Amino acid sequence: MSFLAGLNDAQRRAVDHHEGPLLVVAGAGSGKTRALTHRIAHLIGEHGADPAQILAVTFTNKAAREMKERLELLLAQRLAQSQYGQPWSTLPPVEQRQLRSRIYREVTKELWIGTFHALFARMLRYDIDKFKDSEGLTWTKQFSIYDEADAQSLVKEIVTQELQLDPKRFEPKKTRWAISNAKNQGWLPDQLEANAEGQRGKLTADVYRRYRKALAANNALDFDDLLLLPVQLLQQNEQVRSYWHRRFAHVLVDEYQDTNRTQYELIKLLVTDGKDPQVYNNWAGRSVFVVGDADQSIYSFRAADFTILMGFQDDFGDQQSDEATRTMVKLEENYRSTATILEAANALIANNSERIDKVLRPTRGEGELISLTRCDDEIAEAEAVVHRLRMMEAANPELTWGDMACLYRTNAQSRALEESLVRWRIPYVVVGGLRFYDRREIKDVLGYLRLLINPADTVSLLRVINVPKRGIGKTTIQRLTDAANQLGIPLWDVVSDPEAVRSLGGRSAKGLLQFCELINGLREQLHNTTPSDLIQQVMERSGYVSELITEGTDEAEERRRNLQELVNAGLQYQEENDEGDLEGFLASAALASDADSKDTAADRVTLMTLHSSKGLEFPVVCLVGLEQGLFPSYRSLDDPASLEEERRLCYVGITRAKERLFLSHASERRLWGGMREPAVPSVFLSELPEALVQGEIPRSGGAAIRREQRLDRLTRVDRDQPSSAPANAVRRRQAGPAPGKRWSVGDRVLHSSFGEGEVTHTFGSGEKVSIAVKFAGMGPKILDPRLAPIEPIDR
DNA sequence: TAGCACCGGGTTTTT
DNA sequence: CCCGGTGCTA
Repeated sequence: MSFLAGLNDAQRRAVDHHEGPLLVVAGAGSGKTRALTHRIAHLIGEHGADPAQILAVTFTNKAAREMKERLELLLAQRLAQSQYGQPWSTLPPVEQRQLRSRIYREVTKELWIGTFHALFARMLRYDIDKFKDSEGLTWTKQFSIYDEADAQSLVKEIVTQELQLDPKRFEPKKTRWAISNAKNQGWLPDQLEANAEGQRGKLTADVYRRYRKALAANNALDFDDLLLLPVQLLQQNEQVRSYWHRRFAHVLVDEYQDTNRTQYELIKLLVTDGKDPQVYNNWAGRSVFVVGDADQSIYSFRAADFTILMGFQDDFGDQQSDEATRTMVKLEENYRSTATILEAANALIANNSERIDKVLRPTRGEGELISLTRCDDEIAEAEAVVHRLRMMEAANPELTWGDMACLYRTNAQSRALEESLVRWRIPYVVVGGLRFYDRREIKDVLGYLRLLINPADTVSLLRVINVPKRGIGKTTIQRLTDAANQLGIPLWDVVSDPEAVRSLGGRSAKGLLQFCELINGLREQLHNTTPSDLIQQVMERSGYVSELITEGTDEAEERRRNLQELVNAGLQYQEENDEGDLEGFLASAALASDADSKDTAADRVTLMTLHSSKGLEFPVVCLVGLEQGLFPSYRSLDDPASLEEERRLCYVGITRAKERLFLSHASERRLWGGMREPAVPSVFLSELPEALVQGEIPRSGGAAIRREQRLDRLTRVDRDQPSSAPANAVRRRQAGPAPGKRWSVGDRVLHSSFGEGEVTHTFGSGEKVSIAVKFAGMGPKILDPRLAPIEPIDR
């Protein structure tokens, strides 16, 4: 059995690629996950690659888990063939299990598969003590990972306590965001200060400096640090870098369009050992393999930058034309959706100027028309959607609730849908919103665990010191904190000193001593028991569970169930990770998303945001709330670049659907509780070809004109009578430069809506050249010079 | 120190 | 509407 069997040409080229760099441009539903898993199997099975030398980056933990599972099955199937000479499916379950566990021990356990954050958190647990900070800050292997809420409370404390600023004027949330942005650019406080404007910018840099110090004092890292520290470490320490470079001979990155600069730096450092990719040539037994689709880049708010994907050929490529290149493969055949759905998606995305031409070619039949419904308000919309789902479920015996999904722009939109689903007793699951690990009781127990491992973690200490109640109040805590600050030691060192407690604790001394005893007692267990057992012990010995039992309310009961679920999560972690320790469990908890913990196999309708739907597919998809200001979001309406991102998001939503797609919008929407707001239909609706849609497409003036201009770019496929194909379509005006114009970096252009800009990159060659242009006040734009309304400016 | 009542503000999207 | 934060009282 070959891992190349059953693949199309392009997929085979991708999977078979052995050494050197390869960019796989993979449209939605083109089998990229398949290409990735088969490639890993092929590397191990055919090229004899050592599993421990493979690093595979996925976008979610769930994707990582699924990839491991698929890989395990793939390799076990092959082993079945070579060991027993018979197909997998004919083996008795006992032997199937044996083979799988052997594959686990020898292969999947050794692989490093996960998100950037999870993988590099893991790397830091090996090497963080070798990190030399420019400001002398230090961390140890026992570091805590702070989530957004922890990070924000730290910032808030700095703003209000240390700097005594008014949190209304100097919002912690915005400040935290600014710091995160700086980190994602790879900036330290000095660089932020240098780039800052005005008093406010200087102050932000000051908060950033103090925030880093506070993190180090807590021996904690935030999400951004999990990427930034490894970059700095690999840059500064040749030995460490060379170790990881040799270790990971094969690097694979999925969803490459959503990597940011820091992540890109990491990839480069690992792959080329810090050398310039353009001159690096030591590819014997090594490869870098990235997969992505610029049209599905939807995380720029998190500093993702799809020009990185577009620049891959420049950095790593062989500098050949698209036709001749051996460092790029395009997967354009779509195996997921009906031709109708794909055509709609192609038509929509053609309205973006920032892209490189790529078409999804259907392999399936035409399918049903897309349905479009206008409703009075969000309640009527929910009812209409649920009605549709019920009709479909009743009429199609092969269709189950689990085949259906409702996608929306914002989490808040789930409520109306949930109410309707409850009314009709339809099982559903909401993905996103409040994470399991963000629940209060879960964070409390995890707080204990973090404190056990990392005594310097004052944020966690403060979280649990009086939970459940031990009579340790605000004044006591303030006194202890002051003492710790004066001595420059962690709060725990004060709390755990009986002398200090007796002199400072006052009436709380008893509670404090009790608390210390509890923590010290638990800490003794730390190294001779499992994570799940420790969770159980914390729950019981802290009195947390008994307090919940005493409370006796429904809510307390719910919390107790959640805690039981946490024990199960611990058990599951131990099962999946042979040598899994508490540090590893806490890291996985900190980095888990809600989607990771949701069981999608159950027969329930799935409700989630468009962002969470990336990478998934459903036979039936309902896309709701297609209204100006909601989708596209109001923050994108006056910014062309963000509007294009919203359009990509819509493209992602549409391409999730395999068979049927329902679109809806409401003419009125209630914001929160109170007043109704009239709503205008989304511009995206007017960009869909009429012939594909059942129901009236609302046309707004400007958008309709743009659509006319774009129609000639649509590729129509497999349709006998493309009624909307414009025989007399307006040809694009020849505003562009002469077709033969050769662009080079530094050229200046005038764009009809973005104004004047400068060419910063060129991509591709020959006829298929694209350029990146930096316009004032926005990120770089990728333009097709043959199509974009630009003119060269002579200098 | 803890519990309760009241107020005000917030909606993109997430590792 | 729902959360968290604040301030008052026992």
